[in-house]
Formats: sequence, C-alpha cells, structure tokens
Amino acid sequence: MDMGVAERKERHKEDLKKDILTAAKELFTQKGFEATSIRAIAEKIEYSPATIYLYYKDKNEIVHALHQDGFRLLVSHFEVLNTVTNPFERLKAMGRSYIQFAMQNPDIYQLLFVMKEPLEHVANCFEDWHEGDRAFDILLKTVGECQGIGYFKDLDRTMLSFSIWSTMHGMCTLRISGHLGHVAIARANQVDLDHLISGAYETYVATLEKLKS
Amino acid sequence: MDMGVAERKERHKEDLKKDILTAAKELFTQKGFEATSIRAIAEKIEYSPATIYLYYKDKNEIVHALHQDGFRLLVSHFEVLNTVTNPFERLKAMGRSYIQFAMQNPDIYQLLFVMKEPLEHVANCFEDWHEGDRAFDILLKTVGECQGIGYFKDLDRTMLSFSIWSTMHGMCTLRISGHLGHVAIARANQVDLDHLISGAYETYVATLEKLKS
DNA sequence: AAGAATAACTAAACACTGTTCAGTAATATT
DNA sequence: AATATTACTGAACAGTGTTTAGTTATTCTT
Repeated sequence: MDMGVAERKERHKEDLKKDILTAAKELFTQKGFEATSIRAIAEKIEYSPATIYLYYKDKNEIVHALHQDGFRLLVSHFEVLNTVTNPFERLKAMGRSYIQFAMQNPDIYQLLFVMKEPLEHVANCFEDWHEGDRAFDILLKTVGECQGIGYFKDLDRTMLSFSIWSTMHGMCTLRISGHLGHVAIARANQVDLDHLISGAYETYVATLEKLKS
Repeated sequence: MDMGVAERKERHKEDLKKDILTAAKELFTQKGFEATSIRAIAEKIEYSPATIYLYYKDKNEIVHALHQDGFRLLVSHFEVLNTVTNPFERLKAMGRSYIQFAMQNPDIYQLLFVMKEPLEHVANCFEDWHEGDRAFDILLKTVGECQGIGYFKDLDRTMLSFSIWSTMHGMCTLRISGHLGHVAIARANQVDLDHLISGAYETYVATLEKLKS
C-alpha cells in the first residue's frame, strides 16, 4: 500500500471518529443524555452500532471525549476575561461567564460537573483531566490576586476558592435540574428563573464585595 | 366479606406497599440509583415484577414516595436546631446539618436535589412537595431573623437564601459526585475530603460572619 | 354448598438499552 | 491470482422499564 493511500485511510478513520463525536454531541444536547443510545448515534452517522465500538471502547469513552471538548469551551470562556485587569472585577466576570456557560450548554455542563461516569473513566486514564484542573487553577489564581489588592485577607485561598466554586456550581445545578424553578414557582416570587439566578448571583457578589479590608 | 377481613386485607396491601418502598430504599442506598431495577426490588420482596405496578404506576412514583420520606428526614434534622436561640448560630448549625445529612445519605440527597425524574412527577401531581418547600421556608425564616439582629442588612432575604442554599448544595454535590475529590487529589492538597468540605464550609461561614453591621 | 364475581398475582412478551463476536465484503500485499 | 489485512455488520446476549393476557385464590350471591 503506497503512502498516499495509507494517509487517506488514516484521515478517513479520524474523520469518522470525529463524526461519531459530533453526532453524539448533537444528540446529547438535543435529547438529553440518558435518552441518547449508541444505536441512535450509529443511525445518525449511518453506520452499524458495532462500528462505534471500533472507534470508542465504551459509551463512557465517548462521553469522556466530549468532556475534553466541553472543558476547552469553558476555559476559552475564561480566557477572554484576561483583558480585565482588576482581579476582583475579573472574578465577578468569571462567575457570570460560568453561569452563562452553564445556562447556554446545560447538557455539557452536566457532563462536566454532574455525571459520575466520565469522571470514573478519567480516574483510570490518569493522563488527562488537565483541562478541568486548569479551570480551577484560573479561579485559584484570581482569588490570590484579589487577596493581593486587599480582598479576603484572612481567608485560606484554596478553601475560599472551593467555596466560591460550590456557590456557582450550586446555582447552576439547581437551575438546570429544575429544583430552583420548583421552589420559586411554589412561592410565585419570580417566574423568570434567569433573573432569579442573576439576582442570587448579584447578592452573592455583594457579600464578597464587603470582604475588602 | 365481613368488615374485619376487609380491614385485614387493606392493612396487608398497605404493608406490601411499604415493603416495596423499604426494599427500594435499601437497594438504592446500597447499589446506587441507576443500578437498582424493578426486578431486583421484586426479588427482594419475593413478588413478581408486575406486582409492583399494581402498587406504583411507575419507577418514578416509587422514587417520589422515597422523596417524601427523605424530606421528612431532612426537616427532622433541622427541627432539632430550634433549641439554638441565636439565629446566626442556628444558621451555621443548619449548614452543618445539611452537609451532614448529605454526607450520611448521599443517595437520598441525590434523590431529593439532583434527580430530575421525581421532580417531574411532582409537577404533575401538584398536591405535595410541601416538605421540600418547608425546608426552604426554614432557611428563609432563619435568614430573616439574622437580619433582625444586624446581619445581611442591605441584602434581599430571598436572594441571599437562594445564594446560601446554592453554596451548600454545590459543596454537597461536588463532594458526592466525586468532582471535588478529583480536583483535590490532582493538587494533593487534602486527601481527607470530609475535612476539605468542612474547611470550605468554615471559610464560607467566616465570610458570612463579616456581614454584620 | 355451588356458581358467579372479584381481587391478587404472575408468566410472557414488547420495545428498548449497552456490548460482544462470528462472519462478510472490500481492499492491499505478495 | 491467491492470500492477508482491514472495515464493517447481523445477530445475539443479558439486561432494562412496562404492559397485557391469563391464572389462581378469595369473596359474594343465590
């Protein structure tokens, strides 16, 4: 087999691998996660279900691949914020970006931060999940810089970062899972949940604002 | 059929309905949620799978029934705290209770606050979910009382309550889902995740503490 | 007490799911 | 042209939630 043909075939194989991924991503975000079957993905790319297993050993491996994509997307959201020089302003913008990311891509958000399966897959692979760590590193660094200009003076940087992340994550998951909506509707406080979320976020920001010495 | 026999049969039916529930609860907390099948529940109570559908129309209806139990358990955790007179101390204790509840009953916690299915079932039923609202009402009331003694003066009570709930929920879910562990291990900061959680919580409490005018 | 009605229960099936494996068809190498 | 390799798939396995037709067992009526 001459070199050109080998390359073409290799390219085709990688194309197909990507096709599976994009088909999966589309179905996941459309139908939701549990509702997407290997058979449905196979049908979308017009191959047999068994073929998918030649490119991904598991359904989890597919999820894991999307995982990496998702994190790259999130981190790219954050990287725009480097233009904001004031670290506290940057921290506030990060929070808003985080919420925005979760609201715009609820299924991907769940994939990254709620589902256990891809995480277990990562645990066996060691190698990656670097993307995920980088996102947290950005938060850690920003909190550190905030401390540099007088915020959060006597608080542990790591603990505070976890606490902030938890608040963001809690807001996003309560919104996505529908539990926030349920409590809100029961109270008829606020029908527009996006306003409720941003209201709660602004209130949280207000509490952080007061932590300047 | 005389009255005594009718009662006995009725009693037996309700017993069986409860037996299904306790079997389901046991399996859920043991094997996890997704891993528990109707067939497994049926085998545990030594009945046919089809019998379960005579007592519960859905798997979701079973989940929903456990839902109510779970909320009662959570609220009972909170009711002990009525002995704490200082509202801010009570709020702090509530947070700790909430975390403790989630750590001791991770599957029930997920059932109450993460899973969508039982929530959708509630949406069709209207009637209940009162238990869930009561839990949030307790938080709302406590935050209000804190404002009465000078805390959170210029903050919206409802928004702050949502924010606090989000923080608690975020900590618990990140812990339960394993995502907290993953980031922590990658940093080798803290192997004991329970210490990490309580550390993050204490840091959060410290931020709230400073919001007294 | 015998027959009709009702209630409780279940075997078996349906339409799914993820996954595996033997086997086929197409391509490349010798 | 014959062989080896690669890409792919049909069919099956073991499992899922759920439904339905049918079988017992119990109760009511005559």
